[in-house]
Amino acid sequence: MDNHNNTISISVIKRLPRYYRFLENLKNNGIVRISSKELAERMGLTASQIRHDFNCFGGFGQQGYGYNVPELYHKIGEILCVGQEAKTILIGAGNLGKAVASKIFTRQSGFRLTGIFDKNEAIAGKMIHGIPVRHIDYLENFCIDNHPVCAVICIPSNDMKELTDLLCRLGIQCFWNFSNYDIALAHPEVLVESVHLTDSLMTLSYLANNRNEDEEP
Amino acid sequence: MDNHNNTISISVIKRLPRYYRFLENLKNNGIVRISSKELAERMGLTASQIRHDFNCFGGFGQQGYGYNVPELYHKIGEILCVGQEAKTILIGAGNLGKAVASKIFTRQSGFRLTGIFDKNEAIAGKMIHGIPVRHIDYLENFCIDNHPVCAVICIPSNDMKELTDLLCRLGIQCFWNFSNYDIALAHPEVLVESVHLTDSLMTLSYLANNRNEDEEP
DNA sequence: TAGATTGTTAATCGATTAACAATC
DNA sequence: TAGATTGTTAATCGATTAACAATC
Repeated sequence: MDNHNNTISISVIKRLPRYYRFLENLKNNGIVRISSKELAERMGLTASQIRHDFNCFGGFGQQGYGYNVPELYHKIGEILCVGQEAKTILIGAGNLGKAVASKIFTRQSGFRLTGIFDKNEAIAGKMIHGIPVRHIDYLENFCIDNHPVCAVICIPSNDMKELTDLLCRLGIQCFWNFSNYDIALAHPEVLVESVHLTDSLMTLSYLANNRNEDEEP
Repeated sequence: MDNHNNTISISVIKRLPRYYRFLENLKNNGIVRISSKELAERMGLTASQIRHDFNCFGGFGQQGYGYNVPELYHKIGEILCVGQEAKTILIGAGNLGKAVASKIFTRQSGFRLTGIFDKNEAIAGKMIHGIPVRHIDYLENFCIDNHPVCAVICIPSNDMKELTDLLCRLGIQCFWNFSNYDIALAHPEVLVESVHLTDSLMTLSYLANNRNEDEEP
């Protein structure tokens, strides 16, 4: 019955948030029931993959009927632990930091922003989403007092080695990394999810300049 | 000899920008020569994969020697078309838009930012990296006059359907998409590279909350 | 020349898709 | 019951790794 949970690959996990978004949308449109076939059409996937993916986590559907949208939405939310409020700090309160803060600040993101730090004296004291920006010098004491577990990195790569060494020493266990510094190579013991904006843009550059060749047989 | 260029998969392409960054770093540190073995150690990959990847594009190395760093850096830059200056417009000049603009504005990104648009009247006329923010009402005429080929989307998903229909009609051929609207589903004829920030954060949430199970045999 | 390291093919591994029995 | 659709296994496809001959 419950031989699930033993084959969850990273590729499946990376698809879960997209399922979650699509199901939220269906739910908001009052759709209660959906088959893997119809969901596949809407998402541009195969029905087979959808059933395979969902089945990693348990029997979410019902033969002859399909899937109950609100229930499936809820279940995937649970799998993603969106209800968690992991204590999170943000390093770097520039444009990127502010943009990213609003994503973390959303309810049901799985994280709760508790501190914001920047090395720029001029913005220390300003408020972002009701949280004061502190000077980076206060980072160590803040962590000792508040025990955040996740750090969001929105600064350039230059000073990253010292900063990550410090953060790991202070008990940070996972990183949402927007810098190009390779945290995972230096600290294999922590969890790192990186968003490499320039890499994404360069991939687009390659693809944009090689569209014709790609279409040949 | 040149039976290359026939097996370039998307997974290889997605690794190229990271190679490019690592090689730039090596070059800046005055390193002229590197073997696949040493590069593999530095990047956390296998030597086999590195040779396989580079070989998709041609014989970049030399048996018994390895790879010439500045040369390989240059070659990968060419493959990624970093020297191109594809005319690009930015839609949405909030924090995210401003952060992203600075990435596009970098020399050698493959793109050149020529116009910025926002629906907020208050910020129309302000300058970002020397480019004036225009009200979104001027988008259509701007495109007719200037023929941008790429659009960067930094607005919420709400009004995306009309906007992307318009942009595609005006000749936009590729999108760097930060919204959750699924451009590729609606317009399969254009190229879309999406950065889904909330998806990335949710993936981190899953992984952060399932670290112990993952380590079991 | 001997040693090193690539280029390239073959073997392995993993992910996706197809098929169909189970069952609602 | 008959029809629909899942859960699940097997087949296929693609990507990574291993191996080694080619060659600098």
